[in-house]
Amino acid sequence: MAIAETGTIDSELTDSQRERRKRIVDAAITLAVEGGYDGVQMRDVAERADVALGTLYRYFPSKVHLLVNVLHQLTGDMVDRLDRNPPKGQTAGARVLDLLDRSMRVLQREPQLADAMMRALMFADASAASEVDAVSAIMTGAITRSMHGPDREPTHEDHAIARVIENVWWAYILSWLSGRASARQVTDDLEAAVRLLVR
Amino acid sequence: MAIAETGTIDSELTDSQRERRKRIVDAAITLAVEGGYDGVQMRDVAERADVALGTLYRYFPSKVHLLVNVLHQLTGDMVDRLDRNPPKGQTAGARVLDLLDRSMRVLQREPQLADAMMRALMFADASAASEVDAVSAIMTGAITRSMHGPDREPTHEDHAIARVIENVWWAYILSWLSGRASARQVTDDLEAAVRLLVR
DNA sequence: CAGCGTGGTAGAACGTGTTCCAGTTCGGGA
DNA sequence: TCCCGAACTGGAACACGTTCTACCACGCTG
Repeated sequence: MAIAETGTIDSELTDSQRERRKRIVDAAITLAVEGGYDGVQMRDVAERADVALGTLYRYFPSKVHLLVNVLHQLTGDMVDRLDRNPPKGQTAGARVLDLLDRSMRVLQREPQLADAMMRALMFADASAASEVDAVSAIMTGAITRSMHGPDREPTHEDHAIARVIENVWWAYILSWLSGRASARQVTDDLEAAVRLLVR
Repeated sequence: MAIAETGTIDSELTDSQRERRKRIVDAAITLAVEGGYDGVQMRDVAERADVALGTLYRYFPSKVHLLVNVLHQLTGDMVDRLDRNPPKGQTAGARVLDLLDRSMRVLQREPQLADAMMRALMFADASAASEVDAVSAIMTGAITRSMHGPDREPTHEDHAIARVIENVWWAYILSWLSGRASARQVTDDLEAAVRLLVR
């Protein structure tokens, strides 16, 4: 999957620039895994990526952009894996739940990283709208595809349902990360929501 | 409606302390109306409220706590008004939509204030979980009450539906505030979501 | 009445996101 | 090959949330 990068088209970058950006993203992920949103400090990212602070800001105009980009990338990777190994289940609801459960497990494996990415996503303002939309589109697409077989064309209603599920998904993930719900509660609540939405 | 305050019970405060807290909240609202989340600067809040910075932090342990408290208070006020003048509509779905439309109009009247409160709500971490829960409970309650008449006891399913609607509500509000959707789109999307959820 | 503790004040200090600056390096065109 | 502009570098500077320090004022208690 080709990921559109912040402001610049991938093909317009030299190899060393692609290298630099990868180092930056990797550094951000490493720090996020260890310390969550607060653990990603721009000076540390720059140092780890072996890049000057100013350069870091040339590639990503803010911490939020950087972390939303990380989310974008990892969401894309995850959905790629899911497409190669599609959600299982007899009914549309079961497949959607399988998708959400697997995604939840991915996040649970690195809760601090999830914290960093989600806080950035939620805090993003208009200047990051397009990146946020991109993440949203990936997720909505995956949900839509899981609802029916890959053959049938999704209806307008399918899309509406998928978008509701997607938003509930983010909301519940956030409530888990901010300590208002356990992981168990989240999966249970998601199951209830999907049951209501996917008849 | 009595609002539980951050950490301290209302009745344990002297009059002058109640006064101070009110001045702080009012100052925060004024600044938020003008400049949104970024416009609420703690030094300015303190100055406007005629209170030392340290005192501000004694009353509200962080900017997020302060703004979530504002949201708590204003949400409570709005729901009080709604309870005195309940949502109209023949069906449960119509009443819920009336509730959400009216709430949306309140937010649209002061979009910058909405921005400040919502960013705080979304950015809140575990230390503000109880305040966030309180806001959530007010909203879920209002939605539940609007679904059936005030007489019938809400079922378990009613609550599940109300919680899904509530989360979709916040998500759509956020997408409006961060410029990813127009107010019109939000009301349309909410209508679609409610139609799906309230049969 | 004296003293004491709580809560208040003014303002310095600190940490981290972001911006700016002066100098250096690098890649592509004359 | 030489030169120019764009990109990069190290580091200072700035803004704002948060914390800390030193001191003051008030109401309660011995």
